Amino acid sequence: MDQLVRYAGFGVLAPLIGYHLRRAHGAFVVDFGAALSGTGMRQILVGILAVIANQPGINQGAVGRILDIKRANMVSLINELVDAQLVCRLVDPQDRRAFSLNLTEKGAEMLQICLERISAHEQRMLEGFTDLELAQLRDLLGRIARPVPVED
Amino acid sequence: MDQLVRYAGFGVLAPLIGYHLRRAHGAFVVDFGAALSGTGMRQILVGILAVIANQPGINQGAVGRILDIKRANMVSLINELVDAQLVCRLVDPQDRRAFSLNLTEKGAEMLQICLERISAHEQRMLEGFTDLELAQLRDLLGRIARPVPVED
DNA sequence: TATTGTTATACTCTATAACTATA
DNA sequence: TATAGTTATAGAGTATAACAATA
Repeated sequence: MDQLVRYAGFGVLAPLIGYHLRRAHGAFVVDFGAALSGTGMRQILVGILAVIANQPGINQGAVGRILDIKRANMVSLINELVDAQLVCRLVDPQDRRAFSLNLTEKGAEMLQICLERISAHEQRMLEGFTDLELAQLRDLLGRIARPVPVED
Repeated sequence: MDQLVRYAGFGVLAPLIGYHLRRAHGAFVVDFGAALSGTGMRQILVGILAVIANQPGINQGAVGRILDIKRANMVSLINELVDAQLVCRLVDPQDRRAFSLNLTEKGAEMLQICLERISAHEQRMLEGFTDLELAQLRDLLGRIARPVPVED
């Protein structure tokens, strides 16, 4: 399907960034799911593993704020990861309300596997893009911010 | 929040286009909802109105294929638009299985109102972007395709 | 036999409000 | 009183399968 055909159906939507964002995002989500099939992981879970890998000992609320996930929704996500033995959750001795999160060895391996699959998925989705175009796209998307950051 | 702070939390995710796409899309969705509040419209409904405006007489299935919406999910969406008297639905005399869809006068007005609000929303979300950057972003996003198009 | 629209259903993601325990 | 985590719940969005009417 070329540009012209893809644009043909929705005239007034074509100039809207939001529309292209929605389509592109949907395309990514579908292929991302396929890329991770069999691992039991999903986009949001990989995000959580990545944040914990980057900040060992971080607590649930902080992970949620970084990834725009509400506290209430973090609970079952972290439960999933703990049940799958990918994350270990310990009461933080400094603040006994909070849990300190760390990757298990299995969790670190799973993150590695997922990142490899995701890398292949990205190459598939962005086949015709030059390195410059990829850098531009990352930069342009990175400059789009939430109007109001997640509070709770 | 500057680039550095926003990148701080998720090290390995930062190079991934899919991650930036997810964040940017989420930000757009939130502000889009706010932009349309009070109209009773949602992103997907505006998309449907826009496609019908662009191809008067089009049927449900064709709208769904253009917007990647499954046939089964089109039913209640079109019902909503018909109930709100924004779309009129007539049996197509050429193919009596199908419905021919057209905007009502009220539907055309609603689309116009929504497009104006969406335009303001886009300007808000993309405040620091130059025209060149917007064109680049549209082009780059437009080149991302669904790996397998929606069949059913 | 294929296609248009329909119904029923289920799963994921996201959102809010009210609760508990600690600080 | 504020914060970390929890529970319950509800609304979107999206997915599949099976069905009726028409081509």
